[in-house]
Amino acid sequence: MAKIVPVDNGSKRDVVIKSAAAMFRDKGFAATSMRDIAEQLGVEAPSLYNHITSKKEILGEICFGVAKMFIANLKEVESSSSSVLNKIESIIRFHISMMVEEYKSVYISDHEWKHLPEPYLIDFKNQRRNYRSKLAALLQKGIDKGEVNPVNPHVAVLTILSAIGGIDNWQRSSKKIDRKTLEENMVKLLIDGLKK
Amino acid sequence: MAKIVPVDNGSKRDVVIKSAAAMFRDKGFAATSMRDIAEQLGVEAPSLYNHITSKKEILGEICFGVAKMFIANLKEVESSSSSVLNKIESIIRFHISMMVEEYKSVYISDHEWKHLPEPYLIDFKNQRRNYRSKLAALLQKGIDKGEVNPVNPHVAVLTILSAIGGIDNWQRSSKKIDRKTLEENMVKLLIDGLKK
DNA sequence: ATAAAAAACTAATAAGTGTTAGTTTTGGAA
DNA sequence: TTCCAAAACTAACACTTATTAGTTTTTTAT
Repeated sequence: MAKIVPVDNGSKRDVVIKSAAAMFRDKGFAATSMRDIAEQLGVEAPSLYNHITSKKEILGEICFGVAKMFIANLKEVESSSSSVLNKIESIIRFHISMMVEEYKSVYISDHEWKHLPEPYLIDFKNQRRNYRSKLAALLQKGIDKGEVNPVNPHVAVLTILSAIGGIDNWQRSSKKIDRKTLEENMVKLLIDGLKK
Repeated sequence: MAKIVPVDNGSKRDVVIKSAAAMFRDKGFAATSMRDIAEQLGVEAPSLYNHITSKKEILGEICFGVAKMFIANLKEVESSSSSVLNKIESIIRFHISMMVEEYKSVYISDHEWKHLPEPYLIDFKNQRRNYRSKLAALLQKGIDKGEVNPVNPHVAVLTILSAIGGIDNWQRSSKKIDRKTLEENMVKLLIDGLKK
């Protein structure tokens, strides 16, 4: 009888979710079975239900956890007193960090949210739309102030966020590019299109 | 007894694949059943097997079909006599067009390829790597010639392709931005980071 | 009209799904 | 040591899955 071992004073629940996240990102939510997750933990599938209440709950935990972090960061950056361009750069760097350090969860939040059951699905989509709207509004403010090159802010947000999401691809590769090179080059490419 | 109706002198097989593509992009490959596809066509699931040999074959058809188009375009652009920057822009515009007009197939090729069975999976990944390498080499040539801003070409390719892939997100939205605005703004954003 | 081929059908299979019920084992507190 | 809760187990359920076999219907060509 194997058992789930918690790591650094986290809960066993967290271990299950982390393990599930790894598989959801590799094989996709729908193609990952509870038995797959259990096997990776050296346990039988029904044992998982001592820690979580359903497969979809795990997905919700991951998606909303990620959303929360991005929203919190945005709030913090918004309340700072930098220039708009610096705020944008700060947000871009945060997204890149997340994609480098928490790419599994972020990937799931980016690509597997569609399997969320209602009413969580609609909630998630609203949060997502809201977040992007705020980014676009920030960009618009920069344009109005003359700090940022005039460009359609919604297209810019789409471009920036999608580009960063692509770092998942780098994670899957043999990574001949180090993290710093990745970050600095990507920031430059994305910011240069906004600079006057 | 309903039947599959071919459109503009295509085969019934093509109808099945197109229909499957629509569902694969909406619900994902693994979450789409043969019964789902059949129902959408007003037919019973086993009838599909008169036109295709397996669910995975459909996925292969879609993924390799898309890959083929991008590779063909690259070949054509490479053999032209424009500047490197113009070649890059041309490729970017082709990717955007594909994402606007054939987004279902392109989305699948971008995100559902992982469900390809071997040996197709390894083949697909190789084609993908190869394509990106060629783009990076093209960029490097531009840098060497002094036409393009010095930047890590692999990061640039990753950034550009991922950004364009995000147009899928625009397709899912209520589309308050028209296609031209989308294309011109995105091209500008992506190219400006490369211009000196 | 007839024969052949294409494409639909029904029925069934074996395997896999998330999850529940009920039971046994484990580990820590008294 | 005894007791209790946490967490593991086995067995099972009710469905769904892709796919095959065998049959009937529909379409096409002669």
